[in-house]
Amino acid sequence: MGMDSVLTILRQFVKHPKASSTLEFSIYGISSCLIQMEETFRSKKFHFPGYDGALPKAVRTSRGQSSCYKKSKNESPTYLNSIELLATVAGQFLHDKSLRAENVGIEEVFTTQTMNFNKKASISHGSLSSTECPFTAQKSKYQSLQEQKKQENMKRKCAIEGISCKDVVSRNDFCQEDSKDVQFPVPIGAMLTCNREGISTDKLFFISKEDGLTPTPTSGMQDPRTPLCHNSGVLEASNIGCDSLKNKDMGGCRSMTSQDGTPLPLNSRVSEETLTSVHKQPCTPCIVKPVDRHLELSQNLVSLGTKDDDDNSSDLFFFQSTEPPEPSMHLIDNAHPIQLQQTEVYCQEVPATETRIKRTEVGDQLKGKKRKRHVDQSMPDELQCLDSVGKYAQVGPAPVTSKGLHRSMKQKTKEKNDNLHVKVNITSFRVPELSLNLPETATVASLKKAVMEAAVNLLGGGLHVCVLQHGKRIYDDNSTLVQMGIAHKDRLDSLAFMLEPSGVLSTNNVGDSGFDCSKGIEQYSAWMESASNMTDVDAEMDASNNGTSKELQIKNGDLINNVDGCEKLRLCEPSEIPQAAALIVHPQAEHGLPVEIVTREQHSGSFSGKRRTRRPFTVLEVEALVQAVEMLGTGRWREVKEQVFSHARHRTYVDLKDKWKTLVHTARIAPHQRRGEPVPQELLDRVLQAHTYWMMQLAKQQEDTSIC
DNA sequence: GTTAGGG
DNA sequence: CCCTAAC
Repeated sequence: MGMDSVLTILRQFVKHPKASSTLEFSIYGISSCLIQMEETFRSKKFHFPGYDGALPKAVRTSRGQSSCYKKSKNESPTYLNSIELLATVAGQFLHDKSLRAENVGIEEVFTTQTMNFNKKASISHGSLSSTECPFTAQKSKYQSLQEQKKQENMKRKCAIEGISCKDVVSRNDFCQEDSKDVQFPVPIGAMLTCNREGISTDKLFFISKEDGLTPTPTSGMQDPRTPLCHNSGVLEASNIGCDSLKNKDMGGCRSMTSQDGTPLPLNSRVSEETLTSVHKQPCTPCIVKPVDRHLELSQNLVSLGTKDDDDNSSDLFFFQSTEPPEPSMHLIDNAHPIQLQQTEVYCQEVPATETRIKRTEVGDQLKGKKRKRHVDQSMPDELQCLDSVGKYAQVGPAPVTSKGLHRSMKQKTKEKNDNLHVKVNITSFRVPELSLNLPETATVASLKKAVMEAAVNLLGGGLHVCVLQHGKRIYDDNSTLVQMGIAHKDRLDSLAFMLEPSGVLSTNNVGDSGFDCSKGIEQYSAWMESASNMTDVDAEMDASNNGTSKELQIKNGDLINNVDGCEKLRLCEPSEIPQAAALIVHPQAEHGLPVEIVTREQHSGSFSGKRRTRRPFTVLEVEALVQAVEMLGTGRWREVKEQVFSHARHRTYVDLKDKWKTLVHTARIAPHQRRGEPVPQELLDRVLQAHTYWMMQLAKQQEDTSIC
């Protein structure tokens, strides 16, 4: 029985004191903590059943290039990475669709079918094609007969960040069947409404930018925030065009713009008579700063951070992105296929409650897209940010480096042959939730022992192995790797395995239909939070060691950081399923250490005066920044930081200011001169628009000052 | 502590 | 991203 084999192996792995890998625990004792047990599990002697001595070779491109993690010098390359062995196990399960692998191989190789891949659609410049509309990838499931029910589920899930979301409009309301005009994958706005008494977070809107992509038609300079929606303490969603929304109790929520279309001052008070109803004219997600001065703008925007346990009031409600950029998700529609090699595969989008296979084309190259030079920055687009904080569970031989995009024909030929096999390396896994009770006088050794025992107990309870693609569970065990689009090594970066205790699986399926309106927030929040957590690790470890905490709780909250996996994985959150626990592999840590360790080193490094690790802004972050600046203007970086990036502690307001500077520069130069992660032209247009606007405002202000 | 700007 | 001047 394959599962038994896995269990046996995992138990041995955990029990074995010198397994050469990392068993990582996220400990949220005071808030979060991490125990790294690498040394405990290091050994040459460790063997899995069936291990023949072969070692899956780590990918060069990711080795030793992470500036965050330095491999231990005394770590012999001959050491067996037991996690890779685990990869073998998991791989075997993959190979056996019914999870009935009889044997456990050390280097599982999958024989696949044709391994040609098409060029991946690019989000480089210009308007994104409809193929990249993330909505199209999921809209069908919202067209099901259960849509209403899903909507209800969705609404219930909208208790985000302390928001009581009674009224939610799915993004799919804006994603019509023929919504090929939808161009931009991100610009969904979540609007928080407030009543005149103050903030009233009883409505959460998802605003389509379907029409708002094109620059707002304007003659002359226009307020980038146009149409601004002002009302007394009312946050407004404009550009709705959705009956379901309009039918909702707007609670005094109106879409507003000045009647003559002129920009409205940020805090101008507009009488209701001047307000128009919800309109459909192209506009950016309209967020209104409440006139009530007690209402901070932070209450208007969707927070990009996760609510702190001890702080649930400072989040800025900002646009709501449906998902982190996920190129492959945008490839459902092959209206404009860009093909290098014509091969169609099936890419399964895994909806919450149904299994559908959509025909799509995937590829391994990005048009006009240069990968970053550094490996630690060359993660797949959709995973980059998350990965940077080690929150993604990824499996894959290597991130694509610049080499990967400029392969010679020889290399390509070679890779064609290599593509016959799918190598899965799992280099680390996590025990997300464990609870430990320790006396204050407990030693570190006893702590280790306790953690070990807890882990053993966890593993002893039985495990499920689930395969995640882009963070979504793959339910169809009968799909082939080729069909899933995960056979190619360049696609494996979206693949992840999660080992979870028995019982979780069924729980995960509960009430999980429909679009989770909180998903985007949670995703982004989680990843922001995860980034933030890194700065807490040491302090919390210290706190626990100082005896100030008697209880350490190892949570599995990190699971929600999986891309698109929130719908599923968030259900594993301890608060909801306290008994749930899961092991999740994040083999991106090919160096053998979890990325969290990276953050610790980075953390300490930041205090040693070393240069911080470069952490490129993701498109989602850029969009957040752009929208924040649109609303707040330039020169208010502290506010931007506090309100939008409050939980992204690695983003200082100086960083935000610098990023804006570079964005403006980027927007001004020719596309071919731009480097790094391509920023959608739509965003760059908004950057220039906002920049110009606020510069004019500044000039006006100075002019007025000089006159006076 | 923030902001702006050069590097 | 870093550094620093200016506020």
